[in-house]
Amino acid sequence: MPVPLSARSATAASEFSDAGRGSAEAAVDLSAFQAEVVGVFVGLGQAMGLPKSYGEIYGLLFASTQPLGFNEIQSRLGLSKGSVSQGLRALREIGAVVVAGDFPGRREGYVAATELRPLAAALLRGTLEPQLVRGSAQLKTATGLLGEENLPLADRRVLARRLDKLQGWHRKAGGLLPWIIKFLR
Amino acid sequence: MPVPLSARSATAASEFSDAGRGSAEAAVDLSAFQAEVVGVFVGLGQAMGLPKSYGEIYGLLFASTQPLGFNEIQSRLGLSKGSVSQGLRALREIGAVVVAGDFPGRREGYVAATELRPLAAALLRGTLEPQLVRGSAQLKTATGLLGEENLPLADRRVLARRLDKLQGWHRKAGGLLPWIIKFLR
DNA sequence: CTGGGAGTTCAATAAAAAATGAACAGGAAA
DNA sequence: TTTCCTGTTCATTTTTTATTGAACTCCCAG
Repeated sequence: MPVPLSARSATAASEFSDAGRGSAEAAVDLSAFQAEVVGVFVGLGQAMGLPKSYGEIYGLLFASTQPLGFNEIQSRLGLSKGSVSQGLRALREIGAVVVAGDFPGRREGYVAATELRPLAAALLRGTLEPQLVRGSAQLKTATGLLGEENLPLADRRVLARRLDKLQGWHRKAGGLLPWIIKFLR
Repeated sequence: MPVPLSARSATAASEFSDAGRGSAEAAVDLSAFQAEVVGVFVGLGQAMGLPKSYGEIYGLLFASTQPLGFNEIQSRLGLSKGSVSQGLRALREIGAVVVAGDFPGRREGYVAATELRPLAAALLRGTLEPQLVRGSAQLKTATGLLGEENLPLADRRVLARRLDKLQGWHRKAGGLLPWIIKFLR
């Protein structure tokens, strides 16, 4: 079967429950609204192969009007420091999250970039594009190898045509990307 | 580092160079040409979240002019019967592989469907579309929940606008799919 | 029928990916 | 400088996903 996906039901949320645990247990300090939005982004993220925690972090920020600090993110989502740190870094790298204002101490506040277009662009660039590039190179190699193969002419012809078609597809898909990105305004 | 996602190195799976990994006695029954084509499809498949074995099977068939039997597929790729069986089934379900002619006994021959368009369509339908549908439903729920949330008016406004934008994005992406599929001729 | 091989199923296992948390930088305030 | 606190790194653990293989089903040949 194709890509599986966990069906998340939005669990309700109690406002302030276990804020002080040594290590959080999947705790949810989220409002029902926030939980639902987080669910949306977890799903979207998984569809693009991103870890669940990334989707959670982005979703929480997306559902917040104020900048959130590292701690707040961690405790509300019940994630480990490591996950939050890595998640924030990755999200900042693709421009999905942005630093917005300093808190006292060495702390910073984070905000979701809600402009979807550059975000989609970055994701596609990071996932599809590399594969297209790699694939094109491999196809060129394969075309070369086909020449060295000792095959009946008819077979060679058939295979050469298949490779051509695939190459065309790659080219087209490559050309399509910028267009798609532009379309998602 | 960057966005994770499956980015297998898939470097030229040269013929005999894989004396490494203890696991699979992987596929050494392939010509250099076949190995390279298999690599292309393993990569493409992984980019869409398909198991490696699916890509291998499809790739092998794509690189063959004759129908291949179950056994041939299994032994050339060095996969288990189970993997081949499941892989073939999934590939047939999305129309990527087709039964082509019977061999003696209970055996059948398999061929790759080389028409890329319906194939891409099936894959997108199976992966992105369900997520878009689910996401839309969740967004509707979220919009409802936002109403019940006790928030300053300004905040509620901001969030409502964000949800709207996201919903628009979903709609647009949904509308885009058929178009993309049509474009990949 | 019935014997045997082709392919399927699915619980068990292995492999891959993500999350965790303890050790570690490094800055700010004192 | 020293202390304290925030966030990072990365080896380890947990979770998820893919693969295997043995038990099974089914069908054709004999």
